[in-house]
Amino acid sequence: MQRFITDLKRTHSCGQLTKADIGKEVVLFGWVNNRRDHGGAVFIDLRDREGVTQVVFEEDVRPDVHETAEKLRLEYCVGVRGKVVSRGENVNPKLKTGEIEVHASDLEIFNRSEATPFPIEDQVDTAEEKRLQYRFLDLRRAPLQRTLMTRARVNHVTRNYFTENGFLELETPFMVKYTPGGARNFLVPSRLNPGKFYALAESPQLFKQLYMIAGFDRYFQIVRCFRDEDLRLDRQPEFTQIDVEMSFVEQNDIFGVIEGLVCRLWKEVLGVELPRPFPRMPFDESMAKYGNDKPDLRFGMEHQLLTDLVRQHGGGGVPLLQDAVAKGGIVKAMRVPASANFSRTEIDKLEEYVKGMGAKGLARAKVAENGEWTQSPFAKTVTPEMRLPINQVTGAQPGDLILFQFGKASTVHTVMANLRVHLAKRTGLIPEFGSGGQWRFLWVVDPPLFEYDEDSATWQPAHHAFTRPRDQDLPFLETDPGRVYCWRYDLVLNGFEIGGGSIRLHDPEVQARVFKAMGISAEEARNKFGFLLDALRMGAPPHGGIALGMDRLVMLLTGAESLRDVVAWPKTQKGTDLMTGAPGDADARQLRDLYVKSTYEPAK
RNA sequence: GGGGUGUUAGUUAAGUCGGUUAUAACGCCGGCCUGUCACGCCGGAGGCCACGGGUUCGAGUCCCGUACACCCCGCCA
Repeated sequence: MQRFITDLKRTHSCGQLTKADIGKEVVLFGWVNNRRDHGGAVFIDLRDREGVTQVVFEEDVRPDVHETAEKLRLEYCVGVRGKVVSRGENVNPKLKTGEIEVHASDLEIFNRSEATPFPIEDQVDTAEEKRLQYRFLDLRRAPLQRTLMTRARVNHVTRNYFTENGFLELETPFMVKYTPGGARNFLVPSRLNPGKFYALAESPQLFKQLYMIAGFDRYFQIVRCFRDEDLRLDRQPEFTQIDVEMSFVEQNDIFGVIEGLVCRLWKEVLGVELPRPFPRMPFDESMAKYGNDKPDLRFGMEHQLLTDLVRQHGGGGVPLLQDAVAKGGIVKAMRVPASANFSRTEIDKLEEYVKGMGAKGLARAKVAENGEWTQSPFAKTVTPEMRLPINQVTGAQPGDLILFQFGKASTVHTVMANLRVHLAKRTGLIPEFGSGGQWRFLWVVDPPLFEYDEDSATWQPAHHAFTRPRDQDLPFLETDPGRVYCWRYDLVLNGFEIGGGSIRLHDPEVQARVFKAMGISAEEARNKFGFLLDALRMGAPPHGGIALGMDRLVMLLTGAESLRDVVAWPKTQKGTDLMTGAPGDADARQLRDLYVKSTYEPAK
């Protein structure tokens, strides 16, 4: 007797057979996706990663096989041999294989299955907590199978693309020396070096620059990075980056290479031709219009900066605005068209929403037929001289609503940025995944090298110390740091930052000035980055690079709503793995070997 | 660290003003059925209402706390 796997090898996948295969003897392996037992005949939907094929077991043809088939239950893992037969009148148009079925002559149950904790179906509304606990079952579902196959495709295309373009795939260490600043690191105690710790690399940044200095010219890596920061919908503590560095390049060269990759990915994964080049927008413009550096350009609802206008009118009769401007804050407004038709209750809800982000409130004004403001805390006192220009710059028409934020710049920007997206979702301005015109790529360029920290009233580096300032801004490095812009760039898609990079500082002289401006002493610089500073003094080529967030790319390519849906084994918001229980306890012996002592005391 | 939402059979949900034995669908178990594909029909099992306090004659329901999950702010050069 012939046995499955040893003698009977798989001939086809469950998504493969068509009417061209009618008459063939086939062997399929897979899982019981569904069963319909009609007594004399049992119908099974057999599933593997490629699809589903209907298998029929008939009592009067093979009573012994039929008897086994009666025992089949959902998610049993089986092998089937049989003949491909036309379904005749009974075609199932919903199935790729719906024109045929397999009439089984042999069946082996490799493994039975207990009742699964949730159904293995395409559309499942099981709590995510449960899905993550049984992730191996969640991953059996077709949508996640498709997503991970897309992810594999992205890996494959990326490797081909860079290899074809003269890039070398080179590795970098995960266990590195901790350098302060930037993201919080995960620490790994060193058993061989008591009291010392490795850090898990938050990015290969310094090593890829050293590859350039070593003369490797063009580097790429699809690499895991680790950051011990709080999680979000689009942030996991370990994530994958498409990391790139190139020698003898300027910003445009990097953009060309990356646009080439992105276009290839969209073409090969979605069959979409993206227009090139991608548009660019200065950082300052993005902050003014959208309140952040990752604007979603699929809809308008831009912000208007009213700070200067308010200042010109001495507050325009509104003490709150005057006060905000006088204290160095900013004033922003946004028009909500009358068609949004918000009720008083809904606007109150919006106010609660923005208060959750640190806003003091949500000042608003409804524009009347004559341009006057109603339903507004400003209505009584605002001067027409200021009101009219505000109506004009916001484009507010009678019936429209103007929403205001004022005060500390960072809060105003954050609140208005989130409000803009929130309102767009509420009013249906964001197109469904799969409809046309939804790929709005953008390069955000020319950010300042320093950002003003209102709390400490000092200029703080906005980026790492190896970003190259604009040559024409160098004179201001010591005198007016806020005027120094740099060769840094972010690639943005539909409101997500999917990549960021910079042209690096390769000139040791300028490097020294930047360190000084950043308040990093020569000793400190030597301590932290001595090896890189040495390297820069020994014939470092001009170079620059970028890193793309691979998980976010896949998330956007597949229309997934969360990064957790494109990561096979994701962590929860508290950084735990609900399936394995990580992170777990260490026993006393392990800790002693590592010279580590926990000070943690569980709450009573 | 802060704000918000949620937690009821295996799963997804309902549960009114605080009041008798907590419902339904799917799944599961048993039986019947040869053209189903969300198969159908008959029968059955299945509950610490997340956990801990409190209010009350009486709590799934009201209050407080805790845990967990999710969303956001801070954080993420």
